[in-house]
Amino acid sequence: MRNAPTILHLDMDAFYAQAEQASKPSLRGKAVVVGGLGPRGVVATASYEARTFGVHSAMPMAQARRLAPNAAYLVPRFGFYRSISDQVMALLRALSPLVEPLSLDEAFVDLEAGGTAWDGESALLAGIRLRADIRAVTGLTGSVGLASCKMLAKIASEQAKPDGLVLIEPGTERALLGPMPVRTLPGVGPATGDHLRRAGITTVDEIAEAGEDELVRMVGKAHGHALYAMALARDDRPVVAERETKSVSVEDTYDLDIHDRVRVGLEVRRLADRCVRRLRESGLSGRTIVLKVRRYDFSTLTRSETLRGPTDDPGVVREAAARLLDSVDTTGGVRLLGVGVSGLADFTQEDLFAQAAEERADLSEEEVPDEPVGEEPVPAEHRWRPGHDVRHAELGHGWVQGSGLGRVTVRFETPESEPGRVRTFRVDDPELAVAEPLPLVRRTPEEGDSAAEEAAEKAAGKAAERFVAGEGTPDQTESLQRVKGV
DNA sequence: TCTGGGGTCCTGGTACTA
DNA sequence: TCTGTAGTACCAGGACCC
Repeated sequence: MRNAPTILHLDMDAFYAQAEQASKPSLRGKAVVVGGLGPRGVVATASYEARTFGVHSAMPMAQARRLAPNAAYLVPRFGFYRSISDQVMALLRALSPLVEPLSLDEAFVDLEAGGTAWDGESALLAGIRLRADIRAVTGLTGSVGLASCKMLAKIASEQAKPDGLVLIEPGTERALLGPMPVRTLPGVGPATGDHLRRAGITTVDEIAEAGEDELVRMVGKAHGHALYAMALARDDRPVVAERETKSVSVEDTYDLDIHDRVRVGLEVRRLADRCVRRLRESGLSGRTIVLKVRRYDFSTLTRSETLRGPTDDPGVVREAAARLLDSVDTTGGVRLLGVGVSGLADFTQEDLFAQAAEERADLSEEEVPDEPVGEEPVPAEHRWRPGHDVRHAELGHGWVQGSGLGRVTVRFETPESEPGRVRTFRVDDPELAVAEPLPLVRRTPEEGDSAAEEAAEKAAGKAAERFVAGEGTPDQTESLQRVKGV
């Protein structure tokens, strides 16, 4: 906790949906829902237009379709989002070496550690400039929160959404936080929220009034102490740039419950291989193997086994997962299976030499193909996933609007074009090929980064004027400073 | 109306060990 | 050698986050 609002929290607005709208002109201003499109999919992100119909993250896709039947439904393109995220994170790292990414679209930055800001005014200017830079480089909007600690910076960016900036003046934190609902505090989810509500506690002020001992009694030691501190606006957690991975896991939810025990065994084996592949890509090994099973009735159980030493041997992980599966009753069917490894260790050189030979043998001879067990290879129409980019030999760049019955419908447009025309082809049309996404903001080599810099200069200048002129001047009675649409 | 995927952290029970 | 105890490791589940 410091006495200047120099912790910055950035949150990109409806990130996946916004990225899709930027890349597809015909979707701008329209309801867009990104998520799993299978019968058991859920919404990952809904555009603000879709939210007006009541669609939100984590909602079952079937429910979203009922609420917004005319929205565009797309599968996520994580590679595309990651490339945009890399650009945004690079802008943050230019502000400070202390950047803590929370996900592809969110991060904390310690501006003071980077020498970028030391008081409210410099922090505000850094935030305004950052938002302009993000817009110039990626074409997308993000919301910024500035405060004296991480918790409040995050609450501020939430208040700033969409496309805004909020600074919480030091000294005003408790007055601001007090009337807010308990769910505002990070770590208070549905269960804790209910628990507190049953005790008559609905606001942050009431948490503080309840007292630390009472909270510890209600929600446990660690959570109770943390909750009390947050209610008093106390948060000393530093911004941590490097966080080491604690576990690696993969899981699959099946469109239909699996009843066949042999099939369950084969799926577990396949997941074990996938998990080991991920583990190796990260240069890690682990000691504890975890099997996760979600049954037909949604009851979820985990079984784990700790080995004598860390491994990244597919055979060892497969066998451990199979042993764990033996202890689980799957009659009635399973809807989800998962395999994970925790208790991670970095590889030592000796391990690599010792294990190299047998691992090669393991993977080449035994690996289970990464295709659904007992099914044919992916049919042609499954290549055309809704929202993914394609290229037609004659008509150029476009994206898949939908496919089925041996046909694929493509809209031909690019991030910089007008909304494009729609054409339908046979799924095996030789003129049509899967393509890489185009950059959202195209810059000529001569322009370099100067366009971004220029835009940022302009925006920062404009905001500084406002700030000095009084529109955004800090007011001791006003705890929030709001700068929208800069 | 039926609930993804990838994580982190905490808690309480039990088993092991010094 | 036996017993009680305290600390630690392991296991399973739950809550939460994006």
